[in-house]
Amino acid sequence: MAYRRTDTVSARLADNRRAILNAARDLVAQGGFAAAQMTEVARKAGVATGTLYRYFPSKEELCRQVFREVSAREMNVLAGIAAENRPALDRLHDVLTTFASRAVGGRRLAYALLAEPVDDGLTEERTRFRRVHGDIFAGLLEDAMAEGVIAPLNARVTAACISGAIPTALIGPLAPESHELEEAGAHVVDDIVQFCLAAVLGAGTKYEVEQRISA
Amino acid sequence: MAYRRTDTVSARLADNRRAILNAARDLVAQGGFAAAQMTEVARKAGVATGTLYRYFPSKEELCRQVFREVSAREMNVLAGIAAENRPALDRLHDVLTTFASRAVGGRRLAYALLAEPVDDGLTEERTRFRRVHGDIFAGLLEDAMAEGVIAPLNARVTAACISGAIPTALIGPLAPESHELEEAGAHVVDDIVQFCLAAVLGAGTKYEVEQRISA
DNA sequence: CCCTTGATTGAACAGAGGTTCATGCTTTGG
DNA sequence: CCAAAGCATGAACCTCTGTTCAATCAAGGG
Repeated sequence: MAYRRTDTVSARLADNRRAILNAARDLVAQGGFAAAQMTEVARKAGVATGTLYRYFPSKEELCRQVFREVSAREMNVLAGIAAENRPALDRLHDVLTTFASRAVGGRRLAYALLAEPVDDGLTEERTRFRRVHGDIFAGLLEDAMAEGVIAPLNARVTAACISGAIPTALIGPLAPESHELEEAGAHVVDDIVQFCLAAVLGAGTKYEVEQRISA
Repeated sequence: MAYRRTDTVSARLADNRRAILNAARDLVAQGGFAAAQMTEVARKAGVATGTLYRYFPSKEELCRQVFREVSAREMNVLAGIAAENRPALDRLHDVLTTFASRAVGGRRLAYALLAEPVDDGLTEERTRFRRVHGDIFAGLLEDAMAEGVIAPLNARVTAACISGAIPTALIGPLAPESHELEEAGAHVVDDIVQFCLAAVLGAGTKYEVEQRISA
């Protein structure tokens, strides 16, 4: 035998892997996945482009890994709150507030995770991410119904509405300007959360149209 | 002089232009803007690829034109309802129902207009499109406040929430399966609209958390 | 100190898709 | 029917990025 992977080497390999992932993550946090080009990642990580392929089989896999790491953190935060031992509506309130606040705080990253145009592989990861959100919201709605504090409603549809309302109101063309969020972000977050909670609390009171088309 | 553009020719040119736009539109309606490749558009329109560039300076412009034509129809429908002479909440109800119903009916097209990853030029058009939605919703909310039928609220934020809730609940990973929408689409639409109206009607009643973190 | 094996490098390669342009065909006016 | 100008054609071209790989370097064992 003539070679054995020593701890020194293993450590260096692990370091490289982390350096690559961190470089990619930083680029994504700044300019979205569009900015995470292999050449750039390599440069920022301080390795050659070819080296990237000794750690990840493809750009897609590298990006997926970055997506998973970043999104896992977010999901854990929300799941943690959702699992607390408190009234369902309190947990729902806090989950929504946390979700929205964190999106405001890390707007660029939130954009990358939730809204940026990405290719198929990442779309798949994003689907998982969003489904988890949906599941968390739906679960809390079920809990609230079980507690009898809200009228019966379609938890899945309602959860989807909430999942759409929050990012749309904070990211993208319908969101307030960045500097407005800087100043009054907390207010906006509160408005959005109250919107969602009002919708949930108001369930069961069907609105009926009074006047049909007259003009 | 030796040449003049006759009516016959003008008509043929116009026909070609329409054929190209229609071909592109059909491709988009089927497979989104990703399916609108120049080669495909040309083939479907029955012209050579080079010919496309005699009618449109670039793919981007062609796609923008398609986007404008398709989205204009949608915006006009909603604007028409919003402008009727009826109570604001009735108009809001009908605008939301129409928006959601049309999205369900033309899911693929709605996906292309609202959610599909597209490049910068189209993102710009989409921004316009979504802003119009926001403006319509916000206008109706203002009207409702003026009528005194809803409590004061932030119209822009609320409109953004609505703009996000509806597509998210109907298109994408959190939407019901396509066959479910086929069967129970009207129900889902109704659930979504009631969610939005409940949120609007419930404005002003602030939800307060009872129990802070205890675990 | 040398041989072997693994790791690194970065320039060359490859695929995809939009765009161009030399060529040939049509139409127009005389 | 001919010359001039437009128009259509589609294969070649360009660009942009992800990916590869022959050459080089570093590390381990005897």
